[in-house]
Amino acid sequence: MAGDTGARNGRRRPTVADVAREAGVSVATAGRALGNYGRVRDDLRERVQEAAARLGYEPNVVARSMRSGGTRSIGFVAADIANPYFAAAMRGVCDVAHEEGYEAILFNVDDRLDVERNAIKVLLEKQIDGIVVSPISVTDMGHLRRAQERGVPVVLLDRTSARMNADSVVIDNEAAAYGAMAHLLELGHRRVGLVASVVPHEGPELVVREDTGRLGVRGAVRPSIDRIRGYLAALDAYDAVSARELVRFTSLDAVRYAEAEADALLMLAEPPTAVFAADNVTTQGVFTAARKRGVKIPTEVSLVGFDDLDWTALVDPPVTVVAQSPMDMGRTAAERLFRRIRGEDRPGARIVLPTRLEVRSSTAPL
Amino acid sequence: MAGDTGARNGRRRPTVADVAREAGVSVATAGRALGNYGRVRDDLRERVQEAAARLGYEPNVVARSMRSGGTRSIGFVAADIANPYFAAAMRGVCDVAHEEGYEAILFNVDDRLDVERNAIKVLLEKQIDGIVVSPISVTDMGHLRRAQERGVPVVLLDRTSARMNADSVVIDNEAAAYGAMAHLLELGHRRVGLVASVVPHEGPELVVREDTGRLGVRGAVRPSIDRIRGYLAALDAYDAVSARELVRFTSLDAVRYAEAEADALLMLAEPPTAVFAADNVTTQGVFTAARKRGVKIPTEVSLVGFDDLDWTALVDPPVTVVAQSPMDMGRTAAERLFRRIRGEDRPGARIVLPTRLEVRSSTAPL
DNA sequence: TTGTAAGCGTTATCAA
DNA sequence: TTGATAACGCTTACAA
Repeated sequence: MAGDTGARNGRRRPTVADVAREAGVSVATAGRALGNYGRVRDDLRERVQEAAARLGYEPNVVARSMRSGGTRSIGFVAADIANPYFAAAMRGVCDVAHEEGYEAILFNVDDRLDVERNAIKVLLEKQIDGIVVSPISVTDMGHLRRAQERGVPVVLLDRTSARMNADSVVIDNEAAAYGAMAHLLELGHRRVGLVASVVPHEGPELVVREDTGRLGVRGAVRPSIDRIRGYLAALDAYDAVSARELVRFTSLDAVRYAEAEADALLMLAEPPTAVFAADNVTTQGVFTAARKRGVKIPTEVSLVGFDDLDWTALVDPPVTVVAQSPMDMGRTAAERLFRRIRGEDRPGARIVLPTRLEVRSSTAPL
Repeated sequence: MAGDTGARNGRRRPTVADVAREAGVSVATAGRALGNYGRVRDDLRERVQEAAARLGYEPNVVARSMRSGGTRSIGFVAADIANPYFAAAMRGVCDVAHEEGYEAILFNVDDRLDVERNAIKVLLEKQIDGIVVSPISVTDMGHLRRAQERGVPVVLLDRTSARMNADSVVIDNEAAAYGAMAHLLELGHRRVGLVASVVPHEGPELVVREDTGRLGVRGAVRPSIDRIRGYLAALDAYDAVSARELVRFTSLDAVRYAEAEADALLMLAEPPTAVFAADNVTTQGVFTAARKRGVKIPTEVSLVGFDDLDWTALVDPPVTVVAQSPMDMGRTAAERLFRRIRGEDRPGARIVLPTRLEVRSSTAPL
């Protein structure tokens, strides 16, 4: 004998018609009184509301959506919400959505483009009112453009794309990386390694510039690539060593790959005196590799990481990092989205949020 | 001159009727062919599908939901998804939902009961098919029971309540705490402090048991209270010091409160030789307080924390912790939910997932 | 201001 | 197997 754990049971939910009958008015009047539209005489409104309370009426939002076209919900699509960056961004998006009386529907796409395409398709079918997405690809965005064409606004988080006329909320990745590098270079380092996570396809392409013999980078406008660009630009500006062996790529999803790359970097015949880790995964990888190898930070190698996660301040030594605020980015993206939902129609803007170099003890003069 | 950034535009989306006309069949047939229900002759089915493709038809899920009553989406309600525990749980819930062809709608309730009530109300209005919730209160659950009465299954995450006939997915908090304490007590510690986060209302009540003079605890069945219970039970079993001054409460939302309590504990005239931090926030608080005060771990004080977050293995010394798997808990909760959604009707069960004591270097013999 | 009736796009019923 | 038609619960012309 099971109790009521939620299996559908008989009692039909009261509808506007039921309330109307109970209050002795027409459905139209009841509807107006309950939905706060049109004009209703005060005493009738009250009678309707009492009847509704008595019956335990609750509006059926689905039916309402069918008429109005809107669902008062937005989608949030990201690589992995268990990642602290996206978790914080999601928090920002949710907060704004709730302030606006909207809900957020969540999609995890695990860096897989086909999953992202499907997520967008499902969101469109669900008649969502707008989408905040941190797209995997910045070149293959047909699915996102289709959403716009259907009248569903899209805001990009942490990525910009020239191929889409949409708002995007980003940080200045190149400048942030340049700033981190400048800090190391000012301290006298001239042999600085880089560890960066890249996605399998659209990975960056390191090139040697013929005229100078120095490194350059080619690739889509993605955070990681812009950070590499900042790294190389700083190297050039300070006339530091620009060598292929000092640049290491890994993938975002596993710290242990990052650790392996970091290890290889630290074990070089002529190892770097400082390392810039271009994201939170590689930061953890470099830190761990150094510890395991007994390479002392900052005496033997200086480290600048990316993202001000809790642990970076807790470890010994506390890590110097480039700090950004994913929660603010999420908030801002959602705010932009709601402007569009309200009908604002102007060219997509690129909104750049500030970063801050949090100097701690993992960096020291050479 | 703005491009198409998502402002609603004219083109009406094709409906089943449009497809039917294009294919030269009735709406009923077109509906059957598109929705995969009823029987349709193969050639007609094909003709309909071609017509649909030609027109770019996509089903209107809202209309479908209105008829069927289901929305193929579930709600996830938690205190704070930016918290790594809930972020991981949410990931588990989302994964299962997507495997089932469902979506997850997210609610942050920030430890506020009124916000939680509203979240449930909104989810019900949205005609959600089920809810996974980590409820703030385990006594005031009328809103959750109402959801069940409406036929919407509810699964509790990380909390159990005797007042509700619902599945719940938890760990054995008392046993986990007891295990952590046993580890310390086996090492010879007899003066062990406790720092635990509690919610303002429904806070635990420490009581002195008249007959033995030792401490007891009264309060709802919540993780924190069960962990306190485990702490006290271990103290009794090993005949260790049971003193009011060694037990510290703080609130979950800020590490700095936890740090202050930990600091007070460490600065006692007769300080504890070991501390058990009953959750991830207090673990961070105790660790930081010890560092700031220059109290050496584990030589001057041993520490066992709760939750195996990344940083606990990264710091020096790595922290011994009780590890649980919030992602598995989220998965399990969602799996249970879908059983209910599919109509399974049996008494609510309490599913207990395992924990593991991860012994690292923050604990040493007295 | 109120009521009647016609949708919204889908699925279910019933006859053919 | 197919087609006409009636729901689902709400909003909104239009008429009273």
